[in-house]
Order: sequence, then structure tokens, then C-alpha cells
Amino acid sequence: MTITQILYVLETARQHNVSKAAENLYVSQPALSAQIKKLEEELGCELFRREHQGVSLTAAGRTFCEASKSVEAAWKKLQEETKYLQNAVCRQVRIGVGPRAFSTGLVDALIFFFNQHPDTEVAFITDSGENTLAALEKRQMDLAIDRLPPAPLFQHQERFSAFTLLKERQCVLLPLEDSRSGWESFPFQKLQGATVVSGSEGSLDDLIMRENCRKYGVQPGRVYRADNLDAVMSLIQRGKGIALGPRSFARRYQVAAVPVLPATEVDLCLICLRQNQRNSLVVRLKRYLHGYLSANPMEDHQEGRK
Amino acid sequence: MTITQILYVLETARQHNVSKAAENLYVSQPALSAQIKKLEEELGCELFRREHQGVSLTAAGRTFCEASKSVEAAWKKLQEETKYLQNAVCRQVRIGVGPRAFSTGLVDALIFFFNQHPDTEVAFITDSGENTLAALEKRQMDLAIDRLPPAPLFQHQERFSAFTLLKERQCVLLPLEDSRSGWESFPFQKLQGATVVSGSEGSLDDLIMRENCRKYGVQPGRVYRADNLDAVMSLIQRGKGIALGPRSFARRYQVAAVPVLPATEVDLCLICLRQNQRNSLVVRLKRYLHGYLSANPMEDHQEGRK
DNA sequence: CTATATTACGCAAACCGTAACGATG
DNA sequence: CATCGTTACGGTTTGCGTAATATAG
Repeated sequence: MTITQILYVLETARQHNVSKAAENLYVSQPALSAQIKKLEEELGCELFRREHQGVSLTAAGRTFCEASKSVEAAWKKLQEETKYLQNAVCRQVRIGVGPRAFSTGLVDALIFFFNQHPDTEVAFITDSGENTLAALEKRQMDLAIDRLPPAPLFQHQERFSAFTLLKERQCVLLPLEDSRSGWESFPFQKLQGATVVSGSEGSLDDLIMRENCRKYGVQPGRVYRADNLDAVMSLIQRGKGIALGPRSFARRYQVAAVPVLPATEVDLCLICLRQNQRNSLVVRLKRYLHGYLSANPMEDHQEGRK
Repeated sequence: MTITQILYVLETARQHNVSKAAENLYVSQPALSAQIKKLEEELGCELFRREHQGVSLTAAGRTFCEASKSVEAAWKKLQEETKYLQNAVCRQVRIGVGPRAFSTGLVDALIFFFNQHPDTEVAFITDSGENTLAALEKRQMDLAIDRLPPAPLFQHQERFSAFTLLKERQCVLLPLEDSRSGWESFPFQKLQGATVVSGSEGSLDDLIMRENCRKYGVQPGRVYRADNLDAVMSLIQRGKGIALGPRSFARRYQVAAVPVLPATEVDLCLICLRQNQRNSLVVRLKRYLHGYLSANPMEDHQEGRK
């Protein structure tokens, strides 16, 4: 018998419906069924009667629920009380949201989620400085929804927990009227000598651009830098240069996006300190977003999520 | 945060000593340390101050313990209440103890264990009929300490949980004055034409004897059968025949034991229905016996437990 | 055909035990 | 060196999600 099983059974009993309960508990429906079944086997009796429009408690089930309610209450009370002890992800959650969180619509999902958790204060942080991970380590934020740095730049990997929400093809972003915007794909070598717009020196954007150029032996022409994504996109719109970025930026900023070759993908992740990865709010949010993305797939992402 | 962690922390707090608490909780000391550490990381603060003659609660630790006591209480109450729901391993535990449980001294360990659990009624069942597993399935007993049938005879393996306590070399049991009692080992073929004593027809003992004879192409001479181990051993003592059995029978019944060749081992196991394997009493008993055997190794078994 | 629950399977994380290590009196 | 706690490592189990499978309205 575990706490999880108790909470699962009580929620299922309240809903009279396994699927509905699974949704509320942010687990898949078979996972919930499995836990119920396991507990029933341990107890040696059925807790629920399986009916065709849901489930209902048996006599033993009613007895069990009655007896376990006090555990649930004590458990929830403990969770409340230890919130004050915990150093992060408390009543107040600070969430770093990179530009991709907006362009992919994931902030909408966040809003949906927190509407269901009205007692949690939420602060979105869009300016995480150059480094989201550093901000997490410095406890300036509790969670982040952002791109994951590629492996060589991802130091101290073991200190973080990153859960991939979706993958985006890396694209070249161009003015809509640029003739190349009709291309099927954009070989990286064609950036040779091109005017490029990138983030400020040392930013993740910049590092990735440099890394790619080094890897493919490409030497861009002029490089314009800006510390602000709006400014970068604005330059592209005006035809002052081109940049690397996800397709989702194209929709948001009215530019064209052509997938680069060789094909590369960037993970958009829910990131937190490893020590917070089992925090109940984090787990719930993770599962919620996971379910949200299954229900609302985005064209660009489907292909990426195999 | 899990219930296990809460119970671990509370016990550690009561003992001011991780090793002592681990002993009481029937887990290894590093496992307990690991759970404490994990919880501390989740909470983001230390619960214990590590001192050199033990540990003591920090302020946060005291707060946590205070808050979690109600969960512990509710949990224990639920355990009590669901005992009445459970079909096995309740207040009254019925334990099948095969002859090996006596000859190896494991019943002594059982007695030690249940002396520490005075609120649990214990019934030992020595007569499990021919088939311990059937008795478990029929709910005639809750647990058994017995030899495990060899694989081909062990049907419905997935319905049972068997935890190996120790392994015993299979021996040939002879009268003390028999000249062969000085042999280093007893090749199975030498049983050709010998007078053999075995259990009643269809018993596990008998099946195993037959299986071995078939396997090695041996045809014993006369076969005496008895439905009772005392009777079997009595016949051996009087030189009326020889039998297969573990060395531990030799000490108990004043006969000689010579390991058979090819060497075979028999597992002495704690067996229960799979659905009861996570029952807290079963888990505790398992861990206790495991610890007991580590502390009190028996000559014959050491070699067997690699 | 939809809604509901179960079964089958693969994978990642958790948990435990052993053994080796570290620190202190 | 004896006691007490932590780190490192391997093996087993658990828990979850996906996909495929019943079963009734």
C-alpha cells in the first residue's frame, strides 16, 4: 500500500470514473487502473465494481475509503506545512519562460494549468539573463520552459532535470519577401558570406551560431547583434539579415522559416533543479503539459516527437 | 516525499542514531541514509545534524517531525483497519514450517522476531500436507518457510513470491556407523540397487527422488516409504536404508550426511502469495531473517550463498 | 462508433544491499 | 582501531506511457 494508491483510489471514488480521475491526477488511465488493481490484490478484495459507464465502490471499497480519508487529510496537511520548509516551488512559483514558450503557445497551457490551481501564485520571468540554468541554480526562478543548450554547452547536467516537451526543427529565418523563403530547405553552407543577425556576444544564440559555423566551415559575412529578440526579428523583417531559429518564431514575428540542412532539432524543455523534480507541483505540471501537447499537437512538433 | 521516508525519519529521530534505526526498520544502514538524504534534498534543508556519536534533529527537522507525526499515526491506523479487509497476514499469521526450518534453526529466528511483535498471533503449521504451495493458495497458511520445489514441479510460479534464505547441499543420509559415512562425496550412481527411504507416494521428496533416478539412470533396490520425517530418519538410523536430504537433517536426527555428486543445492525460502509480498509484516520478516542469517551464518550455507 | 476499462510491452527511475571509503574520538 | 555515517555500484522492481485489446450502449 502506498500513499499514491490511496490518493488514486479516493479520487477515483469521488469521480466514479477511472478516466476522469486519471485526468485530474495527471496520469494515464492505464497507470491509474494498474495501481488500483495492485491495491485490490494486496487487500485481497475488489474496491470497485466495474460498470460500463464508470465504476462504483464496493462495500469493501467504502470501508477502505472511509479509513483512508484521514491519511489523505494528514498527508495534504503535511504537504501544506512543508511548503514553508521547501526552498523552491512553494506557494509562489517563479517560471522562466523563454521566447519559444510564447511562440509555441505553451504559455497558454501554463495559464490553463494554473487556473486550476488558484492557490498558487505564479510569476513569469521572461528575462532570465543570458543563462536560464544559472538563474535556476541561483534560485532566481523555480522552473523554466526553455530550449535546452546543446550537450557541449550543458554543464553540470546532473544537477538539473529536463523533460522534453517538444522538439522543433532548426530553421533559417528570412524576410517574407526573400526569394529563398520558398525553398524546401536551406543548406547551412549557403550562409557563407551572408549577413547574419544573432544574440549579444556570449549568449546561447550566439554560441550556437558560432558552433555551427565552425562545424560546417562557414564564415558569415557581417554579423548584427541585438540583446533582444524583438530587435533581432525586426532586423530580419526589414531584410537586414537572416538568423537561425525555430519555425514557431516565423508565425509570431511574421517572417519566413526554412529548415536548415543538415537537419537539427532543438528540445523545448521543462527544466528544474534535480532536487525539485519530484515536487508534486512539478510532477503535475509536467504531466499536464505532456497531456496538453498530446491533445494539441502542433504541426512542426508532430514530426519531431517520434 | 513518501510514506517510507516519513517513517524512516521519525524512527531515526527517535533513535538519534541511523544504524540503530536501520536495524529497527529492517533496512540496511546506507539505504536509510539515502532516503533521509533524498528527503532533505527535496525539502531543501537538512533534517539532521550529523554528529559523531549519532545524529540529532535540526530546527527544520523538529518542525518536520512534528508535522509528520499525524501522518504516521493515520497511516498506522489505516494499516490496522485494513488488516480486517485483508485476506491474509493479519493479526493472526499462520506460518508453514517445513522440517528444514527446524533443522537449520530458522524457527529460532522466527521466535526472536515475533518476540518483538507481541501483538501478532502466530500459528506454526508443520503439517502442510504434501504441498506447501497448494496450502498457500488455499489460504490455509499465510507464509511458509520451506524448500522450493525444483523448477519443473514449481507450477504457477508467477502466483508466488519466494525469497531465498539459504541454500543447502543435497546429501545422502546414512547411519552413523555406515562405512560410507566417511566419504567425501557420494556419486549418485552408487545408489544403484540401494535400499532407499522416501516420503509417501506423490510427495515432493518422492518426486525429487524419482526425478533424480530417472535423470541419472539409477534404479534403486527396495524403497521404503513413510509419511513422516521422523519415521524416515528412524529407519535410516537403524540401517534400514538411505535417503536424500540436507546436511542439517544429519545433526538433528543423528545420522551421517555425505554430499551427493553431481552437486545439487536446494533453496530454503520464505514463500508467500505474490499479492502478499509487499505486506509490511512480510517485508519486515524477510529483512529480519536476512539480517539474522548474515549475523549467524551456518557452515553449510556460507558456501551456498555466493 | 464512442466511451470505458484492461492487457501487453518497453523504458526510465527508484530502491536496496554490498563493499569500499571518510571522519572522529 | 572502533564506531558511525557516506559514497559508489550493480541488480531487481516499480511506475509510467503508448498501443493494442475487450465490452457494452
